Amino acid sequence: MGVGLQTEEITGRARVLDAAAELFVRQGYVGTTLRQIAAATGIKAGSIYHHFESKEALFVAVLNDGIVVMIDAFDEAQSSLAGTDDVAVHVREHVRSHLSAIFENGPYTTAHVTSFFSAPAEVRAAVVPKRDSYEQKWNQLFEVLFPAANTKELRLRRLILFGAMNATAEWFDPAGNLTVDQLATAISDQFLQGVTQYES
Amino acid sequence: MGVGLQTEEITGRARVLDAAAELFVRQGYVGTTLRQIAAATGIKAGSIYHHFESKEALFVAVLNDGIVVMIDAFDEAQSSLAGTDDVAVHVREHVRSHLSAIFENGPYTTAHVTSFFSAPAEVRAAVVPKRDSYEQKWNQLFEVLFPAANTKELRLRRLILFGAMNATAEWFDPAGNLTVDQLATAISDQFLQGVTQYES
DNA sequence: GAACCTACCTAACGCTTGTTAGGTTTGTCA
DNA sequence: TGACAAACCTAACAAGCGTTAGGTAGGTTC
Repeated sequence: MGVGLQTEEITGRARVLDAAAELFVRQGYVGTTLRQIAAATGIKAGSIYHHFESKEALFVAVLNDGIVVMIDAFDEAQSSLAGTDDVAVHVREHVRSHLSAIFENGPYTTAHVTSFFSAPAEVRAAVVPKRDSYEQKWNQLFEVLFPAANTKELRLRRLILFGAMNATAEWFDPAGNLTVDQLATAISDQFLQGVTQYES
Repeated sequence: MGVGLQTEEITGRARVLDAAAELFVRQGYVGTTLRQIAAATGIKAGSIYHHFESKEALFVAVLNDGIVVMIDAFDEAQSSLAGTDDVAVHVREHVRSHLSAIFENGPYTTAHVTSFFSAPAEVRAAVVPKRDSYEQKWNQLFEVLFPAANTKELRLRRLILFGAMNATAEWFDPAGNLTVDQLATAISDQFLQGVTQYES
């Protein structure tokens, strides 16, 4: 019927990838078995090898998709900010974009945040380049926003901010009282002005 | 020869615990095998069961020791601050104490920070009470230091700070250029005043 | 010196793991 | 109609897992 690849079908490969991402998030790399992934997809374990050459390759694919989502979100946020000079607006919008990628774009990004350091060394090595390029985008952003600070200082501030943002994957519930937008505002405010606003 | 338990011997049990903590940090709970722990201790896998009734119980023991270290460090910091009112000094000293526990008190605390969420549900449940009591200490501290803010707001600020502090376990190298003290100062400053000090 | 405990070892158990070889079904294309 | 490939299944493999039963060596206690 269809012309083929124009309207993208949910292929078997993509369904394996989806199931794998979700299980990797919940159970980590070693804690997730190919038989679990197969069962969640609706196929048998051996059939996974028709789409991926190994469990490691499957995990690399999940992690890479995760970073692609974040890089796209970053670029989109940057485009939407073309007309603004306000440092606070820039920071808040990029924090919101990072958190949205974690909480609203499926488990791919979350897998990256929670399971990266538990992965085998070869897996980490395969993902590091793309991961670095995302971090470089933030470094360059900070150098534009805070020209008075030196590079080392800004790298440290970025790592502190990343720690705060990525840790939210472990305690924040997007279905709870706080929305992702409010969380982004809180983290952004905290990052820019600190907590001394509350001193008596 | 000795009178027995007065000078604490490095018993077999403690050596198993040490090896286990280090391996859990590097490889996570599922990624670490009892045979690896046994080999690192210098005994055989089956012998571990003379000291611990299961792999889960061993992990619980490691995590519990980790929190005890942090609670002790917190109390010690609080005692040493008895004469001071300065909010910034209080924050910096407690941040330093938390980071010291991570980087200078062996792998027990680090295991807690990096491997807690990858543990089986039963393990987490067994450790949660002590973990909560540590977090409560911070909540109470914040309510004293920032009486103008409400409880919810302070909880959020604490979670942001915890995220930033605990994430350092994944990138900070205590043998590198920055000392733990300098890192503590940077995170404490960031927490209190934010980054706007660098605006042009 | 007999009884007993602690700290280990040996050797295996049942089970699960990632992976593979070979077969079957289904749909496309010439 | 026949060739072909994509997408799956079956059934097994070697290796490794947590765990256990039973044994041994050395020290302490009565």
